[in-house]
Amino acid sequence: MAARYIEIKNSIREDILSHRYQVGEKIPSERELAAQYGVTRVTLQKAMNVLEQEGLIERIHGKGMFVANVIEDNVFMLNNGTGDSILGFSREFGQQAKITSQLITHDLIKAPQKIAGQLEMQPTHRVHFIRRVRLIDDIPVLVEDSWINSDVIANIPAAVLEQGSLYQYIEEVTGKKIKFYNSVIEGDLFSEELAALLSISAGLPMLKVSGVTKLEDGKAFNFSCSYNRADMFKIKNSWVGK
Amino acid sequence: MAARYIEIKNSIREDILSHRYQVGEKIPSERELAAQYGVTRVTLQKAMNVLEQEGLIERIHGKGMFVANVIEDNVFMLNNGTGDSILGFSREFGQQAKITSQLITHDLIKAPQKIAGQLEMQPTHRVHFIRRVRLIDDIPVLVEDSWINSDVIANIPAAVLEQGSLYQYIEEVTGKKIKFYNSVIEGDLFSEELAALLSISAGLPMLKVSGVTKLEDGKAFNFSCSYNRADMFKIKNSWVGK
DNA sequence: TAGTGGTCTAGACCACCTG
DNA sequence: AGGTGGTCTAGACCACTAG
Repeated sequence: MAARYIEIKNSIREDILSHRYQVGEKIPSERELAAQYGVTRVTLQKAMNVLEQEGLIERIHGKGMFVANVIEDNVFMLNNGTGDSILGFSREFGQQAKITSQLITHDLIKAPQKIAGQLEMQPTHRVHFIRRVRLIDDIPVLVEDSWINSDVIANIPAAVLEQGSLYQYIEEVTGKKIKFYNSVIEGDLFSEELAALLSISAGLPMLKVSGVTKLEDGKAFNFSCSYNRADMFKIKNSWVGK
Repeated sequence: MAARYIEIKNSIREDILSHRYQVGEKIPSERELAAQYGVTRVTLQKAMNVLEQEGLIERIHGKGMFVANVIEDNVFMLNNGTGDSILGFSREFGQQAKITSQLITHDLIKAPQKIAGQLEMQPTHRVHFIRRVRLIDDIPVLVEDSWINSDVIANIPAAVLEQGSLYQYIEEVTGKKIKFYNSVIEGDLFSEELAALLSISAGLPMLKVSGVTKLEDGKAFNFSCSYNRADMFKIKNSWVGK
């Protein structure tokens, strides 16, 4: 049972995405919506805070709340900012396109120094090292390397890595939601090695996204680094001043 | 007079940045801090929500709140996520390095179709087109193009573009804070033209950040696009599942 | 002046974690 | 059992915008 304010947020979100409210249109006031949903203003405001952070609405003091210009484009947006938990690649794009994976590498290795630090574990412990090529509608678009603490997940079936969602599998096995994702975005050029995996030329631009993923109990279980074709991906950001 | 929860957020923020709390250390509970600051838990929680979004703390249900691993590095982080309003380049980095600008172009032009759409204005209206090279400690690190609605700011002194902070100037002239910044991050290669402005080679990787800036009354006044040397900048992101 | 979002109080109950 | 964060209520006052 999700929190009431999340339910309300998703309900209004649907109203916006289905164009029940038009872009730029004023949506009902906090007091009206609170009455409609049978909650207090504070609860409704929590819903609207999230919606604002997701970039779907703008709130203007004294005027009201308005449907924001949602950026639409012919490239994919990494982390639409949406969703109630971190989704991962498969679940994020699975709705809008056919997602597949090629498993390139899957080894149990001793954690490299840097990875052990990120995962807050002893370097003597073992981690899964996984390299996958991800395809959208059969076009290879990115290479993703993952290092996963084997204490959290002892075994990862190949089927999950090739067809399923790794994050979904981890949520199922651990019974915990994935909560934190601190990431860093960098620009770089594709090396020969990575370019070959994507059947493109070396020297083309990439967006590199790396970061640690944690469970809701704070346990860091995954460090991942993805190398994305810059001509296929953008990243959206929505900053709101306080 | 800033809101109480912003004051509290900044106070705790200082405690963390000055290492009064160590990384990974548990900070006092919500109830304790609320008592300390003489506010209710709801107010304190608003402060902590912002701090969490800024990536400075992690909150774990049933356990407590902990100082997060703050990424430190030898490159600059675009939008530290911090600050109570959108700062812009000068005010963001002015503290840690010597920031200067070279003014390349400043023209009053008819708004191009695409810009007019972004700024929600008629294409017949005029905009300032400004191209600047930004330098950190005398090293040119990015090119920034700005299109600014001349209805909002009729005149922009050259001194502001060459030495001052454009955003600060706009806040002073309009008497309004800058509130929204919806941006899109892309990867690309430097063209000959842009590379020449930075005295680097064409074909090197860049991080391109573009977006619309708005005043607190919702007025879109600026569309900007910056071309950042990928070897000098990273972008930090902190996503928290709901 | 009336309506709007923004902030804040003083409680309450729940879900989660640890000993 | 006791402490923690997460949610929610039913009010209140303020600051801003508009006609």
